[in-house]
Amino acid sequence: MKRDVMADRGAQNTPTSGESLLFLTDEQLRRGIEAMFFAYRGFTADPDRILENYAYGRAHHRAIHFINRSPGTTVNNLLAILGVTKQSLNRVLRTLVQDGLVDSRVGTRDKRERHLYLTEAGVNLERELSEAQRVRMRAAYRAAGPEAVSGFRTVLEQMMDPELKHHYIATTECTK
Amino acid sequence: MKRDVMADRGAQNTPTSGESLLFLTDEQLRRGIEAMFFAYRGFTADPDRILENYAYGRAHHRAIHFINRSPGTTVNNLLAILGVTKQSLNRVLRTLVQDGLVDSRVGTRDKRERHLYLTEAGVNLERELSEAQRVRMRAAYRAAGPEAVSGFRTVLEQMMDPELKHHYIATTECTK
DNA sequence: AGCTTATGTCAGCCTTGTTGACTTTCCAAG
DNA sequence: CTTGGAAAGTCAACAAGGCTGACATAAGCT
Repeated sequence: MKRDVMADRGAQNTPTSGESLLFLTDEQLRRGIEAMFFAYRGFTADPDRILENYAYGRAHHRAIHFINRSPGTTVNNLLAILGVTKQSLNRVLRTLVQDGLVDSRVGTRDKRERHLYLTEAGVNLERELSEAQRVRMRAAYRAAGPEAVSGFRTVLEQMMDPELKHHYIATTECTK
Repeated sequence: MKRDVMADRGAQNTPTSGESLLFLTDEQLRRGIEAMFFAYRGFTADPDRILENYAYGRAHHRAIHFINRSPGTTVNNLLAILGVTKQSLNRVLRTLVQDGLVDSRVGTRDKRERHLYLTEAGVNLERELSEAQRVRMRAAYRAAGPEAVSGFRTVLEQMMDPELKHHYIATTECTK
């Protein structure tokens, strides 16, 4: 029983590697998997607490974040980034517009499109949320140091789905 | 108002640092935040696809993972790790026991406790799920290299809630 | 004997995801 | 100019998986 597990642990290192790839053992990978799990919990904990006061959820936070990141983005663009259905996103956007946090303006060039902007109230909530998140991220970065941060981002980028990666990359590459 | 944002961006580097803390700019932090968002999506994508075939969700995956990690764990211990209510966990465990993936045995020392074990079928599903996740993690690790992996784990550990961190640490420290 | 703990369960609610069907608006190609 | 299709919005229904509150049972502890 227990020995099966240990057998797995011992057999995963294919003979292709000598011993320089100890960081690729199944045990190391499992540690990484759990690190992602626990860290993501911490990562979302602060915004979640704040959102409770506004009767909003993570879905609202995501919308607010990406509208703030690229003001004037269209609904379709947001759909591609968030990877949810338009019905799901629309429900969130509707409440945000109703509550006066998001401004939805009909496109000038293509009037079918709606361009999304944060209102002043929206900007305020975005700042409250992202500042809480930045506080934690800043503490983690500071404690870990620049080299660790570089490695952190490198691994995370490798973990992204290639089709979704450009949403992350595009942020600083092309201002467009 | 808008100037506050710019003021923030400019002022976030406290004078305590000269210029060695460029990795702590708000822009760098935002990149880190989005990296977490997109990477977590990739991180869960493969298991999610597999779970659809079994009509299970992420909640089942989490339970299976941690029961596999520490066989014989109690319900209360699992509750502490997962951070959900017992009703929520119980709903998941019930289906897993009914479906013959998890074995729930009354404790010998304390008969109030239930000790949880994966059945053979449970082990098989766990392996299918974790192998998919390991494939992605392994690829990311391999592409990023050992130093990056070290930094990755360091930052993630810093990001965890201190009260939850021991669930991660305890994994390899004490076999108990 | 009585309090506490561990677990399970029922009922109901919320958020956030899904699908399917339908409408309106409007660009663009025939 | 008309029509096809894309973009967006809406309604309805449903499911997963969180939550709370209340309650039951069994078992350990004092």
